[in-house]
Amino acid sequence: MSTAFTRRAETRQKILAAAARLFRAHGVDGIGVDAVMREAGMTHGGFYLHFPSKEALAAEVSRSLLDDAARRWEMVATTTDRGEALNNIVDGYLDAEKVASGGTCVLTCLCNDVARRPVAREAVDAPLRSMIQSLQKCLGEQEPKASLTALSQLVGAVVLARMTDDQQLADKFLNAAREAILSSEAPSQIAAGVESA
Amino acid sequence: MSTAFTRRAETRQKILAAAARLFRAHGVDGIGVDAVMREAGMTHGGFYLHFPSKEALAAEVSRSLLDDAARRWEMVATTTDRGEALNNIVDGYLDAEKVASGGTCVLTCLCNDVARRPVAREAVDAPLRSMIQSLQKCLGEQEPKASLTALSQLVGAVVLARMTDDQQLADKFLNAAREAILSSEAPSQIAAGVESA
DNA sequence: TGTACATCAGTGAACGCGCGTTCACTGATGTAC
DNA sequence: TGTACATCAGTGAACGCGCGTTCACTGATGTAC
Repeated sequence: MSTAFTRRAETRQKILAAAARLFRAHGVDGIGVDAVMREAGMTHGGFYLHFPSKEALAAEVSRSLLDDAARRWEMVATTTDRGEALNNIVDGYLDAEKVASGGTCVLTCLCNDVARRPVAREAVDAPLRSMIQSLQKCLGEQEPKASLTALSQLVGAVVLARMTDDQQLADKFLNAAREAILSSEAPSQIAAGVESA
Repeated sequence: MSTAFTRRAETRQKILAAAARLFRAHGVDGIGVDAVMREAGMTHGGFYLHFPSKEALAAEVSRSLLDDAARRWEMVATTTDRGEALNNIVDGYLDAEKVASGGTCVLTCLCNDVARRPVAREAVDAPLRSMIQSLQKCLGEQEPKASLTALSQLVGAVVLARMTDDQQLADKFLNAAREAILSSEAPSQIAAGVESA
């Protein structure tokens, strides 16, 4: 049974989930409050009981989606061994099916919406930093910038794969990024080997 | 003096330029046809003399902006020597001021708008392929996927730099990408050296 | 060169529609006695 | 346990406004004679 409090919280979650689905597919400006509420199974009037404005919803959706990703990465990075963790994260990110269905990371499918909204940018800051840290953990002893280039590589490949009409080219972006990141430890080891030789 | 034909064409260009400015800053769905026409110095009614719909305008803006970039890259790649050309392209793409002012590449500042619009995706196809080819030319003898990872690195770094509130972190994304791409020939040469040793 | 007419780029009012937000109300749930 | 009242999540009509698109019109430019 639901107390009033949990029922209210559950509704909020339903709105967040509905907005996440629709915003990701159509962009924040491509979807109205009434469409979000209909998707959540309610009428639009009740929206303002849960969020002060549509902008606030956009920020909350961004934060909440990226928080989920950050938590997953952190879990993976701390529980499995390094190489396997990196594999898991990279394969999860560059999943061709996810790209085709539009269910990609906030950093790729809402990046413009977030970049243009100061409130959303701020909301996304903490999980973004957490993701960088988790990546760095998986990459091991490399310089701190290794996580930044790896994340750029992931984001760029998905963004480009989403933009191209050609399924083969899209796959090439994803595969190339995958190999580049997963082999990124190898060159540095070779270089170290050369140095120590 | 302008003949009727060139005046018409000039107006079309003015509309395209105005739309480019506003779409890049606010997204296609964040700007109306009347705002575009006002920015171009006209009233909104005349818009349909030049474009059949707002969607067509969005596609044309995407194509035209990316065509400009593609032409610049091709020129650079064919006129200057390899290393310098790569430097030029990478520095131009990762310009921190451009990122701060919002005047970045279509692939980063309109990526979601393009990805969601089949017509715009198609319009962007040719210049995108041209850019990949120019990049590959600059990268020299490396495997064909080198241009794909380099482009992903460029796009991802700018997308992430635009999304973060922290100017320092933004710069780190840009600098890390710059170093990663510009040093990308070195490791392969080292590897080749190791192999032949 | 001058006049009469045709062309057509651009104007601005109007169309139906959906937006974000507000608010008086409903009705189900929770609380007091 | 039963009744009376308070709370509050959700409803749906309404607000002013801006959207994308259409169209009758204006007036400047181009053409014919």
